[in-house]
Amino acid sequence: MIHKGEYLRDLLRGEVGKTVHAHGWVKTRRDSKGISFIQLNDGSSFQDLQVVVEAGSIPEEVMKVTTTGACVRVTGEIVASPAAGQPVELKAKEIALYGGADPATYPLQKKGHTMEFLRDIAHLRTRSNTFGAVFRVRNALAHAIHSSFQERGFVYVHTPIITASDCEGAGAMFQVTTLDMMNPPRTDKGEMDYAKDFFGKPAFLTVSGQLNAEIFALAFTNVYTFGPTFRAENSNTPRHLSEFWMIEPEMAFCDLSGNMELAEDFLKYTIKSVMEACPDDLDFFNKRIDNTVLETLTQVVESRFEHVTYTEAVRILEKSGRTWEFPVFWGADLQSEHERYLTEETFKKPVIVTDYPKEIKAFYMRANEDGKTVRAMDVLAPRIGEIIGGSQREERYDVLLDKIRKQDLNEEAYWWYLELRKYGSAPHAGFGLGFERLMLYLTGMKNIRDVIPFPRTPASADF
RNA sequence: UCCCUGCUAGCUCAAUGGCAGAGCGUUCGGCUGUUAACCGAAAUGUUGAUGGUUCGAGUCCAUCGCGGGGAGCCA
Repeated sequence: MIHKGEYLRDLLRGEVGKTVHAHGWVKTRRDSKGISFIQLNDGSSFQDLQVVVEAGSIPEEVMKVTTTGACVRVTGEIVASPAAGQPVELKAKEIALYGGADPATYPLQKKGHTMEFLRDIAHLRTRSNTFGAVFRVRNALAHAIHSSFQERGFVYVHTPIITASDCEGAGAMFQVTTLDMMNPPRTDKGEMDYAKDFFGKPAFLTVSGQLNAEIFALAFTNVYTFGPTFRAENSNTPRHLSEFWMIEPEMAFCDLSGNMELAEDFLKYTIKSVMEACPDDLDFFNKRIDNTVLETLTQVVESRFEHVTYTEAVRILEKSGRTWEFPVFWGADLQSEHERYLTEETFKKPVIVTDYPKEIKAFYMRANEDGKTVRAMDVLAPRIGEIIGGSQREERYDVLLDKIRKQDLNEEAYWWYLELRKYGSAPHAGFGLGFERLMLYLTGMKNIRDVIPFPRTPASADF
């Protein structure tokens, strides 16, 4: 096992003259007359360790199998590099092969791969520059999310992945069953007899942990979830996954403005953390993927988010003089083209839109005094659109019950959600943030399938 | 799900309906320190699948499959 101090990241900072063992995968190799250069990487940093092999120092038969893609252990001395490009390099004394890689069939070369091709070799793309950077950033971001909440005293709550509560209402669900689909048990009426199913009733993969998180917020004050969620929507876009990770904080004694404050602080904190933890990786994204990434991130960290009510947003769009594919009028939901206009052209930074018409938002959102709008907020970001959706929750029992009845929802299914308002209710608020959406923002990557290790999308669940 | 678009060598892409091509990678050779190294040579093809039109189809038509962009749904 590799210990702290032995990763290539550490060897690159190590002292000259020290004899070390370097373990990793050969990224590329360049040969000259009397000397070979091997770029070795173990995933611990963007920077490769350059291994220098002087002619004759390593047996011919070993050099023959030390090719692109091979996994090796190199023993040698850390020396100051005489050439530009790296401060130190490893002068090889011995190379041991763990696993070879036939260069004739090894699919990764050092230039010119498309993301689509790399996605087809998800078992090897992890060794490429791009995906090394992506998944180091993903790790750093996950870490930053936890420390952001932990530092504020939030309690991490594990909401269920399988749910039978049938009231999450955030989109189409994947059903979970152990019934024999070829020959399911039937009731007298000929319907599926879910009493005989594993949980005794229909069960699904969760689409949101929010309702469960509210239970915890009304006992632990400030909580958050961070886990996988599932949507069985037939969405085929670069921004949607069937399985994705969501961050959902929920705060008691919090209103919409507290919610907005947390959303902004949270985004700034996590972005800043990743910028500090992964400077080399972000430099790479800025250089090769999207040359506006660093500028945008810096701007987000330093600027105040724009706040605008839905009503004001509609007015801005109406006055823009644009012709919209989807008409703008008070009461219509904002479309992609409208969101983009607000973030990319009007304000050129993240925008928080609040107080939407109640008709286009969920039943649990807190009604405003005007009788027309609810305390909802969407955080819109340039290039990727909606990144956060949240609201202050309706904490008044009678108002919530009334809404459930008016929207024709199954009152019984919400019995515990209603009881939270019956016993010790409190104003509370929260939001949901798509982890991979934030990854897109941080990396400048264009397709959400390329910021999750193993993407699941309609008709695709490989690896 | 809808609209547009693509599918040719391992990869990225060319090819008026008329001989299947290049760059990169690979292999071999050269080069005294390279950084997506450089120079020379060679090998590499069921043109996504199935039908159809045609003297002749990579090219035109139909259906299907897979990918990409946009939209809807949303995070």
